[in-house]
Amino acid sequence: MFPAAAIPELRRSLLAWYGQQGRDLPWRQTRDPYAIWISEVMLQQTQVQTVIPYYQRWLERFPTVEVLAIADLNAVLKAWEGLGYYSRARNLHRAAQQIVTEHQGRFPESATAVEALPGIGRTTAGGILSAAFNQPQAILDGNVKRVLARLGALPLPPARAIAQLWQWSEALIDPDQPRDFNQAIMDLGATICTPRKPVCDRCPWSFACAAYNTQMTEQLPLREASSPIPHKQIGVAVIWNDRGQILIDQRKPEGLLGGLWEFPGGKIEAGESIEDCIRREIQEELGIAIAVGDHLISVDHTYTHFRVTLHVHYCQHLEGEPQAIECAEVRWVEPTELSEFAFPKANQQIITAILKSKVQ
DNA sequence: TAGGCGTGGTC
DNA sequence: TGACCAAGCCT
Repeated sequence: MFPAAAIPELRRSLLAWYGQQGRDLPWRQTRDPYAIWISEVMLQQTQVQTVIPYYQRWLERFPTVEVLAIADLNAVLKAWEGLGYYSRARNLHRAAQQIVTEHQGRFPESATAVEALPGIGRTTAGGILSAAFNQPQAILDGNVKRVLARLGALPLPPARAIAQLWQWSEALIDPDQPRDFNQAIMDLGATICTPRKPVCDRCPWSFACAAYNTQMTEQLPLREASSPIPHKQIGVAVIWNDRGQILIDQRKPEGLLGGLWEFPGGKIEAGESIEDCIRREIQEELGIAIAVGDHLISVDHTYTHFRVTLHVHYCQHLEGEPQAIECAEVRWVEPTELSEFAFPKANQQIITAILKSKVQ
């Protein structure tokens, strides 16, 4: 724990450092709560450098909450394609419609109302309200957790001390400059108090930092024990019809990669060959018979909690009308139309392989 | 309350 | 190179 008497000096030194060393980020050039909201959601579990081009394209494509609210969900997902955690895009779309219908198109200014919007929790609400309206709302993102865990030498992993960390964040926020304070503590975590090799000799808080003063910065924050992740083998079909079209399906709206398009397939069962798996999955999911042909490509992809290898084969449609049995929609498309649909990262390599192959 | 939910960067 | 981590939320 840090001494309460140090709080005024912690605020002063952080804000002085921020004035000199703070980052110049696109969403800091606006007070528009809509634009700031978009940035906050894009930044959830996502690094700044990844977000910047998406943020700029998004505001050109959906400049206001009204434009977003009336947009087609497929266009919203296409704009989000590649950012990951696609429920964020679906929730932005829903929340925009909620703001239009329930708040007359004006972004709400109370924490209760903001947190009632889908996809906005306490940290995102605090980030929006402090940045857009300079309200003294605390935040607790990954940066703040790490900074505070070191400042106070937190004796357990941050996930086990969430209430304590919120108390510290609330105690520290500068009531006179909450906007700058929140931005500053996140910049401190992103550029000085980094996960590995923090640059303590340039840190405005080293004078009060319990980790620094006991040489524990490399050990803190404490980590949870991690468990090994499963590795699944997936059979995938690129199915052609006799008109030179390819069959794609849209995943159901919720869950993993919800609403995105993909090439159909499924998990290879124990003792099953890739070809048998593909035939079985396509019959079960789409109700059609196919002939499994040449291997096209194998794609390894790692998600947060598991890893997959996609074994992709070219296939020929034999008989039956494709039905959306275990997906939201199925569609025959020309190869040149594939770019119009939002696909997950692991499928992008398949598209590239199709467009490069001579078979088309 | 713990697990589901993407992708890219880093070492 | 596998493991960790990043401006978290939802159920």
